[in-house]
Amino acid sequence: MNLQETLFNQVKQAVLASYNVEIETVEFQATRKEFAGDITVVVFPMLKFVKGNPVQIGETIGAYLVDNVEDVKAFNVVKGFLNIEISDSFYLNFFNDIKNNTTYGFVQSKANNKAVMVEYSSPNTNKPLHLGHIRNNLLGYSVAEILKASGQKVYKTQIINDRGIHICKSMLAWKRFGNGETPKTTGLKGDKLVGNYYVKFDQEYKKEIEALIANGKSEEDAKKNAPILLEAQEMLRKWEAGDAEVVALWETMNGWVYNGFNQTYKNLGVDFDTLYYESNTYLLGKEFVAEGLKTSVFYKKEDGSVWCDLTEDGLDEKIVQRADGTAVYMTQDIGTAIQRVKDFPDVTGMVYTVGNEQDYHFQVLFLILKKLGFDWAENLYHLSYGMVDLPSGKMKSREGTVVDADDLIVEMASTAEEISKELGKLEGYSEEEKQALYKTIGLGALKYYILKVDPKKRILFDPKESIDFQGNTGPFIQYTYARIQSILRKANVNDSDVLNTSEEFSLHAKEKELLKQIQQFPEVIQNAAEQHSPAIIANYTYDLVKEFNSFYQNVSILGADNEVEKTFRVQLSKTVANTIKNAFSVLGINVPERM
RNA sequence: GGUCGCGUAGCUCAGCUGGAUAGAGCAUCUGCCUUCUAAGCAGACGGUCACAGGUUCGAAUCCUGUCGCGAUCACCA
Repeated sequence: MNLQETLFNQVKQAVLASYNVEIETVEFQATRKEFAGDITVVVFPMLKFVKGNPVQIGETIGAYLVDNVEDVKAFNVVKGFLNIEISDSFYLNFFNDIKNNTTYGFVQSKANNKAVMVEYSSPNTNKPLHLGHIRNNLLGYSVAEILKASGQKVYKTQIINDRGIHICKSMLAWKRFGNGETPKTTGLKGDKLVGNYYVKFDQEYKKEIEALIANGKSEEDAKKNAPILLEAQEMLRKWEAGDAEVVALWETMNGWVYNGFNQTYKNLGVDFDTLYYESNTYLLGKEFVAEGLKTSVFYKKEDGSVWCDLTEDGLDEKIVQRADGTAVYMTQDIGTAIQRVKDFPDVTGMVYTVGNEQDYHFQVLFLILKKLGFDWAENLYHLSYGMVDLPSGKMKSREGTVVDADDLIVEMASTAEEISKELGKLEGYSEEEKQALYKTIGLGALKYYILKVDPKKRILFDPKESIDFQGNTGPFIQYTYARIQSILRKANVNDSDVLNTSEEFSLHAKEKELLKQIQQFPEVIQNAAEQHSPAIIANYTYDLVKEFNSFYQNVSILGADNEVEKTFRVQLSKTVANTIKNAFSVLGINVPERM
């Protein structure tokens, strides 16, 4: 039984004994720094059940706790707040329990447990990944890792939007202007090469529109009938008809893009357990549209298009299949969801990491899946996040106003390199080790910068103002970890060294604060999992690290007064380092031995 | 216009399932490297928690309305 549970029961007892009233809940909070005590009981809510002066009630309960709970050492009452002081031995016992547990804070997932599938990334295959994708990737990856750490079985996946008019645009531009260029002949990353032709298409398209307007066509007409667009549409029709040449080109160019994406994913440190392609799942969606028609979940309009009426649920009518029988976005997503549960029968829920511009889409999708009668439809969650905007507004690939993912990763590493060189603490490191470290720090800065913000808030990214490496940042936390490693290298203390928790041993205030902070970690993981929020982990880690640095700067670790104290402080530092490492691992951030 | 989200220090953000005097970082200013890594520590400055009502012992937090910003309301994805 943990401290809070013990206290809860005892406070209940105290109220029962003193006032003959049974209370259901007790409100606890951490004691504010300016008061003596470790945990605080708020008396006010009890006033509904216990008549009297809150200070007096606090005094009564406090006295009872001191008499009846071994770990309660003292108390004081300020207004209606009963501040309770907990004995050092309680914290030392806790510390001894967890100090050698390298997976502290994580819950082992049970075999045959229910699984959750987390979808993220899900790019179109006509252009490279940009900063918006980075946020998506980092969030999705981290939430997947957090769910794992909280004890759930997780499959990471994405849905690759590998078909459609946008890919045909790149293909057509390449055919016309590419002169047979390949990633090999140009040395370009495949996704970059294909992305260039997407831009090229748009340039040509605009030229043709201008020419048509100059010839007296209306703008609307010109946009619809530009020859290059018509040709792209023709290409899409050929693709859907299985035209060998078009399909071959489609496969080749998508292949280039996948190679490029994989490189970016590797650099970013994200991975997937299984992949889905829209070209494979939209047909299943159509099957279930037919199914839904039979069961009257959907209905057909005169022109043959299929709809779902959601007006009773406060939404609109939604099309699920076009009049010509082709699939729309919704059809595909229905098919993909169903396919996933077919492939992984232990999946009982899914998380979709998709921007908040699609809030409505997912509201509708989840509702439709419920209406189709899937029990897992109850456990679908749209991990909706805010857009990453530039000072100039939205990022637009076609207009070249994007922060390229690969470029940004490289820039972050080179900033880390500059700073590291200035500080010059890496003597003895090989060039290879140094480069790896710069990458770790640069990525740490980038990932932390993005993940520390509440997912649903939008991020304004100013390329001119570089991401910080000081203060509430990834490198600050990595630095603290490296500092601890340095101490551990110097200390002659083994894990097996038993700490003497005799009565004479009394905790320094900073040590106690650290232990309190560490104690919260498992709860923080669970909370972050429930809320699908890496930001909760990031902020927790920052608080822990701040506390440690204060301890580090104010208390000598290796120069402690005696061996017992030194051993304890080294082990405490090690536990802090391990907690940092675990917390950062679910954020997808590595920690360095030196920096 | 309907629906949804956001609005906290000059800037970037915590706090939001109601609790004590609203917290950090950046920036600005002051101290601290002959002692474990100064990417650090200690401190100063900085607030009408968008605004107005309401609920209550108590509201940044919950409810209503107003304003501002964004998204969405496609046989695009």
